[in-house]
Amino acid sequence: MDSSKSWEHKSLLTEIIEGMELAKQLRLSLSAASSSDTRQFLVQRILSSYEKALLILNFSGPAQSTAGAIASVPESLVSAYAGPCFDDYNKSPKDHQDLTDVSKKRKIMAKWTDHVMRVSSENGIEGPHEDGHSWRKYGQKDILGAKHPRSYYRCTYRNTQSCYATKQVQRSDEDPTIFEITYKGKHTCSHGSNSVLPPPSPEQQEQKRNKQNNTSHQQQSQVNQMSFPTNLRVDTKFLEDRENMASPFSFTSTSFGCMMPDDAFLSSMLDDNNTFFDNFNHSLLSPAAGESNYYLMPPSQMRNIAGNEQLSECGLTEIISANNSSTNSPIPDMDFPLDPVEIEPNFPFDTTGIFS
DNA sequence: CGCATTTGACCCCG
DNA sequence: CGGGGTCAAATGCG
Repeated sequence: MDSSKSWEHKSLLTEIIEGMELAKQLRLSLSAASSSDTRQFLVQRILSSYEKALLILNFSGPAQSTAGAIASVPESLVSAYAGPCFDDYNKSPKDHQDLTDVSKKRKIMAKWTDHVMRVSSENGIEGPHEDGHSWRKYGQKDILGAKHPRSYYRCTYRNTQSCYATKQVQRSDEDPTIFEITYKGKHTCSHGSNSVLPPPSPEQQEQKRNKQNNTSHQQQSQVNQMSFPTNLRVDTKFLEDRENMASPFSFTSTSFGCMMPDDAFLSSMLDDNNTFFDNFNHSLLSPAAGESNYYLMPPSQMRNIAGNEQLSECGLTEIISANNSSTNSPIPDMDFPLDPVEIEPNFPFDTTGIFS
């Protein structure tokens, strides 16, 4: 399918651009007296970016060399993760009796791809994160060592459309304004970006509950989305399964969103294990993400990018609020409280060129 | 009344 | 055995 080829191209472009931007940042960081951690982090991200570009290049070709290249990437920072993907579903339930009381058993959910992003909200106002999908909370857990409980969400249309996307939301320990959102799986439902904005995301509501006074001061700034906030605090982590990376990229755009569950499944797997979509998940950066300050890329625009219908479908646009207020330093100290392990950034940064 | 959230119990895995 | 993820009854809300 040539559309997928087009994706590869765009993704490649994105990765390269990203690498460039990161390199610039590193340069900045070098001239400023920033911590070596920061630099290392940047280096890591640059490496990751190119690594992904390599992956993309090899996507339709032999994947071995790519794997080798990745293996050669020094740090453990690179996520060399091969998730328990397909076989989690295929593996025969070792005890059939489980099938009978499946209800109680924990579903053997494949841990497709994790896509972790940390979303910070200014002063803890509102949840800045709206990904264009509606989520339904199905659980909450106190996590050992974490101050705040973790919330579990799944796609509202899980049953109706076999959309197995889930996400976890957890408030950061040190900085309660930061939310760590872990996505698992991709949406196969068709309720994403076609429509307007969905109802407020659950975590947003949660935040509202927690602090429901300051909803007033959110300046509707007309987002200069493309300006790169140096102190943006968004980390993304991709856990890619290289095997799946090498697998054929075969779903059709037309069947997307209305395919049979199995197909949806497969396609979501494939989808999850490459970064194509994520590359188009453009992070729109809102300096002051107020409650209603969500900026979605119009589907049409998304389609332009991808040259494919599917994009609009999956074009969940991730809106990230810059953490301008909480990290006031002009120098990107980066402030990555995250353990740098396994962080695979995906910063679409300035992709203006692609859009225009 | 239907849908979403809450919350304690349940289950799996390390 | 404990932690993390999920289920599902109870509850809340529009």
